[in-house]
Amino acid sequence: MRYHKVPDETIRRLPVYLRGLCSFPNNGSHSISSQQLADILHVKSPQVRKDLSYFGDIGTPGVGYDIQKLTKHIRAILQLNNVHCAALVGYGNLGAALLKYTGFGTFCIEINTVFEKDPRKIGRVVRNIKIEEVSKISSLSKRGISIAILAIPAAESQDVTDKLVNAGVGGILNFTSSYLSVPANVKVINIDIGVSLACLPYYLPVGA
Amino acid sequence: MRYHKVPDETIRRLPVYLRGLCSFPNNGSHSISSQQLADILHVKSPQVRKDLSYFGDIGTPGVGYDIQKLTKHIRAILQLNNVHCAALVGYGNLGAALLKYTGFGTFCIEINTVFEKDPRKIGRVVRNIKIEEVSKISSLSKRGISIAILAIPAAESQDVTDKLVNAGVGGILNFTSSYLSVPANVKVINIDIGVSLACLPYYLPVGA
DNA sequence: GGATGTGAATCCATTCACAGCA
DNA sequence: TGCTGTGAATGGATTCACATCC
Repeated sequence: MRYHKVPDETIRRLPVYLRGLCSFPNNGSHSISSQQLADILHVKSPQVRKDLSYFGDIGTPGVGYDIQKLTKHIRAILQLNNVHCAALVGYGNLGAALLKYTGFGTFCIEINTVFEKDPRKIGRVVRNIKIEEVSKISSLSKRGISIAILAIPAAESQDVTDKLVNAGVGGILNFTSSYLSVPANVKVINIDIGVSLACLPYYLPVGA
Repeated sequence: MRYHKVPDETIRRLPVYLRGLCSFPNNGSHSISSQQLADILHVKSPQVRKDLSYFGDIGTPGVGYDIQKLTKHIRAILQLNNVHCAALVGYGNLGAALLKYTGFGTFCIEINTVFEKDPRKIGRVVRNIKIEEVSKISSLSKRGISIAILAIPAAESQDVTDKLVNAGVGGILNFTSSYLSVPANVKVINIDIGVSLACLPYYLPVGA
């Protein structure tokens, strides 16, 4: 394998592969082929092979990928081998739903800290987590938390982002509708629910 | 302008442009340049021009784009000129949050129907909407609803999707973690919160 | 035989550079 | 002069086709 920059799209698919591996029926075989994995996930098999090839020779020609080994390998690439704690900022409708969301556990990510601006919510305990005021964000570095989930109104998003970055946060999942300015070493992933929904009517038959 | 297939990415940016236009400070000028719009949204100006050029000559050389006209034009392209009603399927944590979400109004999309499986929730009225049982999905065509938001467990997603498609739904916003099989004339947009979050640790400094 | 890993080819999207118009 | 609209150039990602290895 030569050096190649790993495409962002490849990284985005790795968690999907991980879920595919988990859901692969244990039929006694220890290995899975790129074709089998591709079929489960509705992608193309060369895609799977190329994605995995960026990280060395993981598979065995003529056989496929050892399921256990591949699972461990992908977790290692994504740094999902040890549990990551994440801070949720904003305990509104969406924030509360995210806190209860069960889809993170598969990936060893756990929300264990919540910040809010509204004084009426501060101090409340939900799921064993005490809601703290936003000014406490600065303590994140001490607590070793480097991932944040932003679920607050757009108006305050850059302000809070600056606080997060100052506290050493390196990854932000942004549910806000605004663009966040961050230094190059901080990664932002945007989920813009409004925009996604607004695209759908375009694809409807005219007049629908 | 010659014929060109409009890239999906262009469509995805149009709602973003729309929001940018709304937030553009009214400084007396009736027009906005591709550069100004690009600056607000942190994209490149040739991108804005190319995106808009797919839909004809909307701007005026030497001047820019008439704000009112451009807004109307984008809304027309996206079919956002008349209000779209959408059905929410799944009134769990996420579903409830989405129902209260205020970010759709900007785009003239309104959730006015809710389906649930859990009998304890059926019949409850939230925000003037009576929660109905999933079997009632078949009535969507009669009600002229062609957009659905899927916020249910993955296991049931394909089943419910089939019901939606049969009821004439043409666009689905899928918060489920599974791939949905749909006919070619139905558009699915996926939001996979777990996967998005699972990507972040990869970008953190090693060991963080 | 059967599957991987990968250069080459293709496809798609972004960016550039500039002709043309107000 | 200033800004749009767009062919051409670039860059990135997917797909193909096949050499290679178990």
